[in-house]
Amino acid sequence: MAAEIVCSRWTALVVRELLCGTTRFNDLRRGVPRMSPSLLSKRLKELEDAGVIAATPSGQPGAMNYRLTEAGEDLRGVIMSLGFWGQRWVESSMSLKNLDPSLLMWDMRRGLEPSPLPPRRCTINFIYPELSADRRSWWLVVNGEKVDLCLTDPGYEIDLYVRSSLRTMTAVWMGISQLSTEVEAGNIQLTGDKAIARSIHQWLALSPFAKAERAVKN
DNA sequence: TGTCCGGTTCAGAAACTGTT
DNA sequence: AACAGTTTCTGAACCGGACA
Repeated sequence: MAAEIVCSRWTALVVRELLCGTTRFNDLRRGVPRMSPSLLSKRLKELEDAGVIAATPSGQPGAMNYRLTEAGEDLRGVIMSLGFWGQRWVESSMSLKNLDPSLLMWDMRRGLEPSPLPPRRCTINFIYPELSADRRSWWLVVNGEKVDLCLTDPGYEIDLYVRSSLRTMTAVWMGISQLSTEVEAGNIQLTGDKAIARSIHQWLALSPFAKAERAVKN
């Protein structure tokens, strides 16, 4: 019965998003970009029926807040174990086959640590030169504790440009390669505010599973 | 008036299951 | 293995409300 609830397609990823603090339908969509909205809607209802999540009105008409119940929160160990298992045993070449800049940037936005950055608004422009124009440039705008992700130029002065291939950045995010190694090799180019560039190790969020030791090599 | 958000609906494709 | 029926999933279109 438990497997029926948790093991249907996409469900573990939806629960992971909720465990990471996502509460809104469209934010869940961004976190699981290949899942269709109709199926997400269906899965949320199933999880609600199963007592894993509770949906409450958000205040905005028609919109709901989705939160894990105690039973849902109790799945944290299961979902994290699954993530660490994947990091340890799923071949990285397989993981790096389906690169997705929106998923990568969305996760970086979520995990970004604002405290090492100056206490003013900071704008960091990530550029993946090999991608098509509509997916090439991404902006992270950090203002206090608030972090926004933009796919169109927000118009602010850029504090730091981060230029690399999507593959390199994804490999760093996954913990397959080291940030410092890629920067030293010139595969990740940092231009702009030197202090922000220096502290990138502190504010840039990697995958929660990046530290897991890999059992299979590329 | 146009755009965005938070969904829902629906037709068709793909995958799965059971039968022969 | 082949086929037919069923289930699941996708992607596009759509809706209503909020907001600039």
